[in-house]
Amino acid sequence: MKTSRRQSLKPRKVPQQSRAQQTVATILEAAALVLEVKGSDGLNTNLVAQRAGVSVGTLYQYFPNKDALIVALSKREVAVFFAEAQGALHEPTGQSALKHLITVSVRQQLRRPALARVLDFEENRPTIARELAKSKAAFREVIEQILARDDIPPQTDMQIATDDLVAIIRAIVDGAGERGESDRAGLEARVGRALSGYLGIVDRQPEKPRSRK
Amino acid sequence: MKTSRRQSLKPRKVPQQSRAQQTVATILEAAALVLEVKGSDGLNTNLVAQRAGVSVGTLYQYFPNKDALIVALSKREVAVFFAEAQGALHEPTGQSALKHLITVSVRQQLRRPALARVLDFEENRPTIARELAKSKAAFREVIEQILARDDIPPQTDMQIATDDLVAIIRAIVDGAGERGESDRAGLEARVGRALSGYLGIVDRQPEKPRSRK
Amino acid sequence: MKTSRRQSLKPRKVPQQSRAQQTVATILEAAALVLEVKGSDGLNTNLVAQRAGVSVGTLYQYFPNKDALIVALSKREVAVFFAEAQGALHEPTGQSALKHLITVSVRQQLRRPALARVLDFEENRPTIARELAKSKAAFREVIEQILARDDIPPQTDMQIATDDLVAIIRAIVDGAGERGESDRAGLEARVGRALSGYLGIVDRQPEKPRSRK
Amino acid sequence: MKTSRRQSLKPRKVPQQSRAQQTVATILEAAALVLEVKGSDGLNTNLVAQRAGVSVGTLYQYFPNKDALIVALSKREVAVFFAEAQGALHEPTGQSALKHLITVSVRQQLRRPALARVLDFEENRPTIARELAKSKAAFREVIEQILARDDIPPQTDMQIATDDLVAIIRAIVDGAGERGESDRAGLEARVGRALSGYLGIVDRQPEKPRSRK
DNA sequence: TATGAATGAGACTTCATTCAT
DNA sequence: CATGAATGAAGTCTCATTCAT
Repeated sequence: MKTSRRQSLKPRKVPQQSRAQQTVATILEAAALVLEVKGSDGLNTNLVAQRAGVSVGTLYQYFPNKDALIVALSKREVAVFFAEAQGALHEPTGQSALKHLITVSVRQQLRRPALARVLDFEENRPTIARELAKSKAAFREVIEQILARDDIPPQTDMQIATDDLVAIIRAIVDGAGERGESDRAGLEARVGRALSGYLGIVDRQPEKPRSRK
Repeated sequence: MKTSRRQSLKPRKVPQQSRAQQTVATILEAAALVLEVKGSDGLNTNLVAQRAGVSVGTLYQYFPNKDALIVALSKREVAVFFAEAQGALHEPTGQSALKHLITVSVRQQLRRPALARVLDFEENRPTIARELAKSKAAFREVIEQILARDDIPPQTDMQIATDDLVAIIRAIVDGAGERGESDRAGLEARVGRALSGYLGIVDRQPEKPRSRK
Repeated sequence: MKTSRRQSLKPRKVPQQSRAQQTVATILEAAALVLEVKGSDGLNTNLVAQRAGVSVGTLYQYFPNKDALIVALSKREVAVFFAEAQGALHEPTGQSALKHLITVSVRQQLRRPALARVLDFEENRPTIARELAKSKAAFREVIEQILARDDIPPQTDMQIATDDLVAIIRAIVDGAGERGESDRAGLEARVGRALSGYLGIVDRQPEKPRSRK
Repeated sequence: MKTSRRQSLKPRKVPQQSRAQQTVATILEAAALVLEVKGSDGLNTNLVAQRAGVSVGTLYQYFPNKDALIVALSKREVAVFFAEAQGALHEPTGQSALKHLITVSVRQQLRRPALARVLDFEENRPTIARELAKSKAAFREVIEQILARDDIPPQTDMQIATDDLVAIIRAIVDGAGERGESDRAGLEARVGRALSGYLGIVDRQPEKPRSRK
């Protein structure tokens, strides 16, 4: 079977002993590694198990199927990301919040660029997307709040603007990852320009205070 | 065998009789259809052959392996795109050329959004990417020429700017395709803003002549 | 996966070349053999393929899954049975028709007793039963016609009587098969007595009306 | 390993503390439940343990392997049955004893029809059959004693007659169970007719000698 | 003894590719 | 050249059973 039967993609059992928790973490990390090294196509449960140093059976004890592995991995990443991104809400202005968001995004995406790229792709597969909807929604919530600030021009369609924002960030940063760039500052600047342009933010450092309407 | 052995991904023989050309086209279109409907995972040589109304054997007569199918498909799309994009070079200014490029990109991507998205992904797989390098280079050439125009601020790294441009366009338009958007004008505008911002192009139509330094 | 996803259990493709038809027959016979020797639990697609001297792939070319194999096998048996059983309809009386039916049943069941027993069981599994419903209905039709004859006492519930008849025949003959009996005549007599009793048929050959104490 | 290595199928230890006995009973009942709901294929030691609210380890503490579970279950059922069936021996005549036996059988089989059917099947698997031989023998003993009574026509082969009797009863009652019948009296009558016919018992209560048309 | 984590053989199924006709 | 039958490696997943705690 190519793809798993429609099943809960949620973890199959909650590990109760600490040994098990460790196992789950190990498996997840092994999956991440495999994805990084071999890409989506190279991901296979036997390999993951082997890399994790456990048997396939063990893997399936915690993940009902292959997709559940990806879902769990994505959630793991999103969780970290989300936590960091929330910091943006404490920024004084929309623009600084945006900057914060960019910084965080870039950092996140460059931490493990290959993994990030692969997950970006996997997350678009319907099966996975469905499962991640909630996590993603929370994340978008943050962005919407940023876009609602006074110093950000109002957007015609909030939903779309949010999507576009995320897409642009990813596009540029994924590309950088692929190229092996590591100049975080330059990267942030580029993303910043694109987003500012998109949102209609002019003059990040207004030389002359009265230029604003 | 799951994945093809490294082999030439070029069409196995250049069909010279028109019947053969027709066959190739049919197969390619069948592949496109399958990709659109079932995504990357659903692509399968037997299925493509069936949908094309030929036998697998025939398919392999023209394509040495599955990847060659994707490569050919990508080239087909890139070729169309490239032809249209070249029109940009005749535009008087860099900005109008950019606009042209955007229009063309959006049109191209929205013609068959699902296919475009899938191909975008496939094209990133190393095996495929290698094969497409040349076609892509030609395309990038066009963009670089646009960016070199006077009315476009000079970019630190041409190569990167080009990549980013393409990435941004794709990101936004793919998203639109996924959402099922069809407002081409609005979409072009959004892309335009992002690119302008990225490139540092200011104020395309300055409402008030004196607000600017 | 233990049991196959709900899928058509019908043959996957109709073999078009005679080579393929031969293959299908070979596979089916191999399956029969395996069932006879190893029972339901021992049936496994790899083994069947191996015994048939083909690859698993070939098996799956014609049978979408394991159950389809059983269904096909059952249909094969039922078809033969049905053809023979229909002869009963030409019998002059209900009782002779019944006798015919018994003869045929016994012969059928004793031809390959082990196979018959295993199939009897498999046919009760819902997945299989559903698929066989039609074939079975035709068969029951025959029995109902027999039971409707004048010389057979009317039954309260035709449907139930039919089921019971079939069940009794099977029960006795399967047991005989298990024991390795081969005395067809004796077996038929036993079945005949049970059925006559069940149906309320008295005195098959009343020699002398007062001969009974 | 799919199937258990040949091992003693007897309960691993005879539980002597009542807590242990309780555990065994719980496990057994869980197994019965699973069999009823999911059939033979659905039986699985992990599931049984879970349903029983104990760990697999515990299950294996009392049952050396999966088959032992089935054997124990069968024995449990047979024991009850046997006890009730023995009542038949106190009946004055063979025919009334037979009637008793039928009543008991029907009741037994209809108590948990699904379970009864599944067990009937399982009991035929060689591994299980071997283990149950003794229990079954005792049961058959009872039947043979009934058949030996004066008012039952002598049977050619006692052994076979016994088997056939049991088989007929089961066949009819299992069918009834499958259909969801609950008319115990009607069912008993049907079984009675079949058995009488089989055994050659005539005219149970000849009401009026000339009642036949 | 109980627990439940871990094991791994083995079953099912798919699909890229080859090859006889 | 076309056909479509055949191949079989490889991947997914299950479950009986063992074993460390």
